[in-house]
Amino acid sequence: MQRTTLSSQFWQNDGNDLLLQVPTEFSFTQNYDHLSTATNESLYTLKDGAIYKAIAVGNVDTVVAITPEDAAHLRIRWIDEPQVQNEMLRAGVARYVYDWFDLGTDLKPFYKMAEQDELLRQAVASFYGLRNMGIPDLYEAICWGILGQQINLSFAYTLKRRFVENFGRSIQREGEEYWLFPTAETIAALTPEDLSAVGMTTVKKCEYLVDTAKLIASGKLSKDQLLQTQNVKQAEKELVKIRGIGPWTAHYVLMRCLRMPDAFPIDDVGLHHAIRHVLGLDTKPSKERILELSAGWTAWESYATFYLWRLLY
DNA sequence: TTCCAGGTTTCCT
DNA sequence: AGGAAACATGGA
Repeated sequence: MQRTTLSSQFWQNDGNDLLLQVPTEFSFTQNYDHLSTATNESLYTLKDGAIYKAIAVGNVDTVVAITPEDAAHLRIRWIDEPQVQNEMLRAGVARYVYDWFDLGTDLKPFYKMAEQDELLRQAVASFYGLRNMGIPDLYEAICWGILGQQINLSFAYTLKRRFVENFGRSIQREGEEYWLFPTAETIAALTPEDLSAVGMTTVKKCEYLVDTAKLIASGKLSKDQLLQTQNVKQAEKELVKIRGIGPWTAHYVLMRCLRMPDAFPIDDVGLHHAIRHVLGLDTKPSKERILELSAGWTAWESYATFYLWRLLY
């Protein structure tokens, strides 16, 4: 897996703010617009062109606003914290945003490939500069996958909000409340019955959320462990051992959290709809057809999927 | 009312 | 290995 090494130069202080370098193939507007398509999102707020988000770094919870600075930088401003002198916190926030926006991936090869691809041509032209906005926290990524199984996306956001507001923590800043996703440690201490207030579609999902929380809290499952696997196939094999995680959720997590470029949730119904839409089909494409159509996406399956999803909003 | 939704498990041949 | 049924709520 080729990833740009995170140099210590990728961010700098500007007074109390941070300036974060972004690659050439980056559009703040495209990413902001993508975030705005989420219905009933509980983990960030969009207001007047800025992205507000609570971020946990170690034991510290903090809230920042992210805005475009110039073609090569983002500005990260703290909310209600005029003097942030904790260097670990500053670096941690910079690292989180870098990861969230997937700033380490060079999209030039993807765009070059996509221009020749009948499925992707339209999407990359429409959304140039859009990044695979990720889910850096492993437990959050797995929960979001499990919550979203076999239900419509709008209801999935409702379930996430209930889960977050029942079991997460919140910070008050300038009269607003900002929520952080529940930690694996918090949920590991609960029983499936404790999660009943969330109103999950199946009782099993509550078990899955508690079981995976225990795996992560105990150190038996981690991003490091998954990154040490040889390839996507091996990482998928590790993940589907876990009850509640099938091929779709495994690839979804590898794509949004582990950032594996060739993760490919091929069973995703949204992907099927997007392909049907682009090709003007009457019915959803077969798996065989999708494999044919995606043959040229090698090592870019995750970005191809992300861009096709974007067509649906 | 019926169908489908960012699927997975379990139970069958 | 591969297929069918059960799961279960909410929106169109």
